[in-house]
Amino acid sequence: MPTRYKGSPEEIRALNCYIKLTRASETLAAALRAPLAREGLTTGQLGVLEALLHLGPMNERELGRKLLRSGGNITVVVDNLERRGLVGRERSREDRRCVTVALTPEGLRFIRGVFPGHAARITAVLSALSPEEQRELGRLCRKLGRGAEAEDVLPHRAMASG
Amino acid sequence: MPTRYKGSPEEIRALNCYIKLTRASETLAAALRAPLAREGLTTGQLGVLEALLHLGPMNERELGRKLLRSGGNITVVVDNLERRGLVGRERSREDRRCVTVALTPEGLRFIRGVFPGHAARITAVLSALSPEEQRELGRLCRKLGRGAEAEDVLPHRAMASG
DNA sequence: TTCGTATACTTTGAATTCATATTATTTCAA
DNA sequence: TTGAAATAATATGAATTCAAAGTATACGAA
Repeated sequence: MPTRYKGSPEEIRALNCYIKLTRASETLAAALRAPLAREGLTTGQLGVLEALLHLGPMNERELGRKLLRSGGNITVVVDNLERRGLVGRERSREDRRCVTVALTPEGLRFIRGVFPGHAARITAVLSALSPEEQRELGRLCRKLGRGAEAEDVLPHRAMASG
Repeated sequence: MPTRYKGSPEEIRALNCYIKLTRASETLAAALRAPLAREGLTTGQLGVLEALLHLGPMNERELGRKLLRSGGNITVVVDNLERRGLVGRERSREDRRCVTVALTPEGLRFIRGVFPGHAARITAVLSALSPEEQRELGRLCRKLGRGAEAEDVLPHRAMASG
């Protein structure tokens, strides 16, 4: 389903690539959402638990940077995980503005039980691509992502040329 | 920032590819969100307006399928666009369950003014990749997306192997 | 014809998400 | 030492998003 926009060949190419990237990412996210919901987890909650499992305790600012989410969002997601007793907050003693978030023993047991299935589902979906294709897809995404980060200024330039 | 999960090489490869895909898509989405917000549009609203512009009037079910969104979500987004006078609803006469959504003259003028800038920003970000790389990225994403769609059943298999 | 099922949309309730404002704390310069 | 600016977290308000339940309409089989 290519774009019907009447633009230059360069624009058509970019729009088609953008659409496919977005749709692949959203389709994959949707396929992972349902099984997680059965465990009572949202995608954002899983992200927080996984970060704490694999990287150790950290404060909300660090969580936001790792997960590409706003600080306000992290506060809410951590609130909901704390309400379930899966994570705990502790005010840092060196810098009393910071709050360290860590898995509780219960949260550790829980995420250890859940993550392998999640990883297996990702692996199963990704197996539609050969190992070589997976590496190439990763390389192109990383290159593209770095470009997009760098171009916070970009809107202005783009508007100027439009 | 590769995953720290201790799994098989196959799992590590899949997880790293998945992370890069997701981050690229989210970084790109974030880069496009801010300029749209300045026009008073959310990403979902732009999606509806663009679909109506390039594909013509259609009902909510069709919009949901094109945009990969739930019916309930389409209802809300169309509500908000209707409140601004950018789209109109009309009950279909052949099948009175359906509601056809169409751009108003005002909505047509508006999206025609906004879309070129949006397309230009996408093109600018995508220019981090060569034309050949863009085509390859598109191919890999389409292949992956098709696989993910097909595997609605997948969670069960993945769980069984976990 | 009529009843059960399927479909299109809407509503509801909960969680996410962001931007912005506020509060508490730290840091740094005068 | 004191006060201004920066930073971390939280609170607030609006929109998105989904799943599930509810309503109206269409369609097909008995």
